[in-house]
Amino acid sequence: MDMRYWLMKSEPGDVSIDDLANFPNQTVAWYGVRNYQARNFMRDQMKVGDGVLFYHSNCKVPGIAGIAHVSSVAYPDATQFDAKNKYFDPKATRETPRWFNVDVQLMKKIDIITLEAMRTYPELANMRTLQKGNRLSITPVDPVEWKFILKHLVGV
DNA sequence: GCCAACGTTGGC
DNA sequence: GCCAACGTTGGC
Repeated sequence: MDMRYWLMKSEPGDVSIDDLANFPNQTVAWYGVRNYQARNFMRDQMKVGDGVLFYHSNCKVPGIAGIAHVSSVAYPDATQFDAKNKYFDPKATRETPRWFNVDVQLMKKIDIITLEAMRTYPELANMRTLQKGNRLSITPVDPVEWKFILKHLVGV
């Protein structure tokens, strides 16, 4: 049972925690990832049931907005084939897709744990999201960090 | 295969 | 909206 944990960034102007809460099955296909490292995390490492910190990025109050989990293994990202979509990739074909996504299902919306607050906890100081210059939209979360966040920072 | 130019991310 | 940091592209 090597369950993993992840932090996944979403711009609330694109998909917010409230959007997710209102989707069928409170589930979203994590489309639009166009970074190989992030893709590889989804394609090669994520398993159904993995824990996800749903993070609001590029917005007024960035931070962890919900607890979610991976609800499907990776499959080809449909947007890469759609010429009208902003994530269209002319180099991708159905035979040899380039981009993959998992499905993510909301478990619980939480009072936002702001980036500012996250920075105050020494227990979280090594989180990749908090490192200077980090831009990766999907990052592994250490199980110790995950437990700390759920135990101490998620209001019950 | 180097690396300058360019595009993107995302906090501030 | 700025801009530092980083990833990708493409000429050579």
